[in-house]
Amino acid sequence: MPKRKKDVCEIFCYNKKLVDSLKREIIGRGEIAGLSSIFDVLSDQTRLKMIYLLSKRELCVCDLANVLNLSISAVSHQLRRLRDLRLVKFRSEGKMAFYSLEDSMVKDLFKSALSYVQKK
Amino acid sequence: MPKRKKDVCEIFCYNKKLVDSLKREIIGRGEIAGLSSIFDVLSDQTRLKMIYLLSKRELCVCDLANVLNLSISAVSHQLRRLRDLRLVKFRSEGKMAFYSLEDSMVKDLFKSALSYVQKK
DNA sequence: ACCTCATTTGAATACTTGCTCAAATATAAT
DNA sequence: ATTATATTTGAGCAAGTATTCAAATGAGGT
Repeated sequence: MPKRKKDVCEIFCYNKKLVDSLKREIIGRGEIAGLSSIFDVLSDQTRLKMIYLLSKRELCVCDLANVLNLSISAVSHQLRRLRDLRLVKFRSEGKMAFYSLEDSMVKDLFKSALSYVQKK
Repeated sequence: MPKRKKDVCEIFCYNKKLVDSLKREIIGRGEIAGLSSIFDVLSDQTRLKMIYLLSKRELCVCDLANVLNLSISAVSHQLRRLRDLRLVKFRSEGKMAFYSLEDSMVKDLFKSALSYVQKK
């Protein structure tokens, strides 16, 4: 709970009716948490690159690490985050694990954001 | 620069040809930085709420703070981040500053992500 | 059984970030 | 000018996070 003392303008700009109705509206939007977690997982360059690569072809952990110039461990940690959000799936073949995108929706999000960035 | 010693599987899973071509491909994608910064700014619940609210109506800093139950200062700091990425614009009227969305593309991104979240 | 190798996992560290507090601007009213 | 108010800004703190290191797991090969 943040405390606001005289930090708040209670007389002039505080539009109580509007503020109250907006408060109710915002509280109703439980999706905000879901939204932020999906954007959050996409906010890291390493994970973005992984998603980009995996959207094209299946790759093993080691090759991913080599392409990204990261340690195997770092890649594995990030893959776990992507797995937790069901963005990637994997199949194991012998000792190795091959990862690929779980579904194409992330790819679409990636694409719309890309066109947004390119227009700027 | 990360150092990889024997962490790397150089004999079996390292597919040099593929890795090299993917490396070139990834380096070519300078957009990754832009993508991550747009996703990053959207990865915070406070900023998401602000964007949602501002996409509907123009609001002053103080009312935003009241709706979000945050200090004026916190809101102002976040607004600056949104301004830096040109996601919001503002006009000042007297002592007050009224903010609104700069363009609708973010709104679209917001919407596609929302439908993604809701499908899960 | 043993050894090797690909991957995973937990702990520790260094870096990032959202908020608060205090001070600074800016604009309007007296 | 002085005062009051709406917003901005910079510094500092606390919480979160990406990476590394070391150890654990798991699956084959000998």
